[in-house]
Amino acid sequence: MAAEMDKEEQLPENVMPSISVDNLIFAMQNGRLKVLLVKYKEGLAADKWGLIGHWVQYDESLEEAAHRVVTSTTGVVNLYLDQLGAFGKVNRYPGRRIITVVYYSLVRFEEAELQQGDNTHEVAWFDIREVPELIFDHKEILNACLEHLKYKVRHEPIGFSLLPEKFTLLQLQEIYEAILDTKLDKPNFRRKIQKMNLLINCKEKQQAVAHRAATLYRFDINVYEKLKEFGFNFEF
Amino acid sequence: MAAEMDKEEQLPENVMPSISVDNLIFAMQNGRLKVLLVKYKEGLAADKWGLIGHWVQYDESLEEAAHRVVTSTTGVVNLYLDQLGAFGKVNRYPGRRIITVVYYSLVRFEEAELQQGDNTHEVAWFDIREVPELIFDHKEILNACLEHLKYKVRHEPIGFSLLPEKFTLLQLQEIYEAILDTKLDKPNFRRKIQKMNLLINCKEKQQAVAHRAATLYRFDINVYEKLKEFGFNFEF
DNA sequence: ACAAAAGTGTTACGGGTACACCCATGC
DNA sequence: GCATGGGTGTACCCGTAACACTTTTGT
Repeated sequence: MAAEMDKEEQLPENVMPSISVDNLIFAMQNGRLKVLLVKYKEGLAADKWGLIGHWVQYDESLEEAAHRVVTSTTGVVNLYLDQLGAFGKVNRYPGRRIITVVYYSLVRFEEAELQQGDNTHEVAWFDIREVPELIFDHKEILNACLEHLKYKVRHEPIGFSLLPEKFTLLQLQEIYEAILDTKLDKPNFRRKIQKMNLLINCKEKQQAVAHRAATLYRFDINVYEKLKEFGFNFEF
Repeated sequence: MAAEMDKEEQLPENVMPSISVDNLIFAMQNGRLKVLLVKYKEGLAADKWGLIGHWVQYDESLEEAAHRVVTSTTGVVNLYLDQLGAFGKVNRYPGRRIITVVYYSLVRFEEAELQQGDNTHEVAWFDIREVPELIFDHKEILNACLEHLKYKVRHEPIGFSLLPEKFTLLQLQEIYEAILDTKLDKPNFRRKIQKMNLLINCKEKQQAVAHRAATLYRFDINVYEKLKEFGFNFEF
């Protein structure tokens, strides 16, 4: 929620008055799924953690608004972005009726350079199992999104958006384990992924790891597009 | 889209100014999936077919608004209702910026008694493969919803919301065929459904049909609730 | 040597698929 | 008798699950 105003609300000139966009930005770090939260400076949400919200300008679509927020907060331009849905309980935002449209995005952790917004004084990644108390209905929104991600990750090859260009099969497996909140069998996982013909062997190995070096892979973007179009089955 | 005004817009007193709720109402008739459309009396959508839209009152949630619209149009109170998402391109509604939140619902055809709204002069069911030209971005919305239904029907037992209390297995199969837009193998379908323990044999037969009378079934609502909670797999 | 992760092989089970086939009813 | 849909049986295939096992690298 864009909740950066005090009670005498000062809306910017060119934004819609009763609609906000909230963003859930996810990334993988050390095998853990993280979500980006901000602490607001002032207003009803002052000094509390929440999702990254903003108002919608009259000259941008909802999706463009969401994209703008993600880019301005993380610097990332190449990302997966999708809508979770609209949240519109009567009293979800205290004192005023605001509908929020929620988007979630998946970014590569290494590419993200966190930037303070005008209305926030902290931005940080949180392990999804260790999020603090959140403002308004943001916890509910986060939970809905985590559920949705489970659903989504089985039907579209979106997990890849969280990985660097070259990655190991274990890294990929960890994403599925984190999102599905389960442990997967390594041999079976490898075979399943390989059979999709989605990965290209880089013919390179990891460097300087304290164990046998793993092969690095990257995606075959063509196959990726086809899978998105014709379906994808990733049930475990 | 609630598009029932002329250019000198006359919004009711207690509604949000730039948000509407649009509804996709589905039902099964004679083995065909139908969607409910209305023809508007006046305004930008005058004399054209579109989804059933309305404004959102300040004292009702988005879902309550959607529910109100469905009930006032069809008289149905017992229904499946879910959000499809928000649509918010800049020029989706001509002349003014309006975000619409779209809900879809599944009703029993026999229970629906269509009622004219204040702003419409026709309400009718259309076969989903034979929809006329629609106003604004409503065709896009319909297509998105049909896609979403395919997705949904495999993971939650929602197909049943389209059936009368007592139904035959063929009726159920026709729903899946219509939504998934495919032909299914009868013997396999029967076994798959039966094994879910979702159906209770009514120990009754169809009456007066020109072939061997089929057994009538109804749902086991308890199992239904459990499947909703713990997952449901209906891949074909 | 040991830990840690990469990677391969094998087997059993169950579900999905594709049919063939018989049954009941009305015209 | 024939068309229409109801309903059962079966055999094959393939994906999944479970788990044992070998390989490579760093400390």
